[in-house]
Amino acid sequence: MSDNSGFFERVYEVCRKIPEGRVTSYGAIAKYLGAAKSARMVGWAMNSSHNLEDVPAHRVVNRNGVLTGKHHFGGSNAMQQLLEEEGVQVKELQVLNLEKHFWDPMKELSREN
DNA sequence: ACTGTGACGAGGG
DNA sequence: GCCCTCGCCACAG
Repeated sequence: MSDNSGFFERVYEVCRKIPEGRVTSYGAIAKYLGAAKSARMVGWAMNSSHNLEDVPAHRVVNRNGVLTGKHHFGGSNAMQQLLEEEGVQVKELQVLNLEKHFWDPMKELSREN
C-alpha cells in the first residue's frame, strides 16, 4: 500500500477513494495525479488493477460518462450492474445524471475531508 | 535500448 | 453538431 513508486499505484489509491454511487473520469484522476495528459495511462492502470478487488474500476468512466471499460469486466454487463446496484442510473453503458454522480478527486480530496 | 500500446481527451473539419 | 485525427505519456515486450 502507499507504494507510490509507480503511477499505477497512485491511480489505485484514488479509485479506492471513490465513494459508492459516485463515478469519475480517467482525466479527472489523471489531473489529480498531475498528469492530465496521461488520462489514457489511468485507464491502462486500471487494467493492471483489474486483479485488485480493492479497486472499484467500475466506478470509473470516461469523460463522456460511458462505461468504456465494461468490456474488460468479463465481457458481461457486470459493470453497469454494479453501478446500478450502487444507485447510479446507467442507460446503454452511459451514466445518467453524470454531473450528479460525478466525483472529482481533486475537488473532494482537496478539501479537508 | 527501442517500439508499441492503450478502459482518454481535446481540437479541428 | 457530429465525425475524425492527433497528441500524450507511463509501462510491457
